[in-house]
Amino acid sequence: MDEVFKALADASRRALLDRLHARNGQTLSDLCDGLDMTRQAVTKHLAILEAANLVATIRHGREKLHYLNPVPIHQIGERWIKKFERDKLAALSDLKRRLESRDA
Amino acid sequence: MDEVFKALADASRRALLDRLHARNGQTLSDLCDGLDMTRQAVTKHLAILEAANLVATIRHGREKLHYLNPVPIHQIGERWIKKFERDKLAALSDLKRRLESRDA
DNA sequence: ATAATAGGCAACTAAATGGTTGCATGTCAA
DNA sequence: TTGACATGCAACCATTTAGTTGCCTATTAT
Repeated sequence: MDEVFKALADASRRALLDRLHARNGQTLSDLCDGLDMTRQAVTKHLAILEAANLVATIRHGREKLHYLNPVPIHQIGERWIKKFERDKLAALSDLKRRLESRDA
Repeated sequence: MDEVFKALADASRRALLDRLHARNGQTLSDLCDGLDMTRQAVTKHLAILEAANLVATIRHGREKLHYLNPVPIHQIGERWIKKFERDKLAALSDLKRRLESRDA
């Protein structure tokens, strides 16, 4: 879980996930295209995403195809976001009340 | 959004959010209690959480009370997680198919 | 066969990060 | 009013991170 959060913390990596979301199964060169980064930098980012299990790859000849794995993102939604969602309204009204009683 | 992701990337900060989720409105000293970190380290983490708008604070005499703001977490769920949720099943079966055709 | 293409590896750098220590300030209680 | 308590500020340090450059290897197409 920690690896996933860390992987998602970087905007370039989130952008890569977005690209894969738009078109799955891209090669490294595909993913580099138009980015203001060297191929090696992209490789590193993809390695981090792969280590976090957010991306799976298969070699196809000299090409490496990258596929999005949505499961870890889903898990973050399930185990983390929803927890804070549950009593969101309660927390918010509480927060509001406290902030307003600042001058009381 | 980037600040929120960065803030959530650290396990200590997520733990602080968990603590506030368990009991809202804690002081700095409260939050330090039992943690294996100096008070100053906790202060820094809280500052980052506050900058990301995940925590709101009010001074109450010499105490500083910390309140959880669930909105940014909710927004991540809305604008980010759900996007990948939508075609999760499609992506997964696609991924599975591709991985299996590895030897084809 | 050979040149071009796709990717991998390793060393290095600069900046960000997470943490520390030491001291200062503001507020409350005896 | 003075000591204790809650927090703030700043300098410093080690490690991690994001990125680079340079070179090497494997596969494909001519």
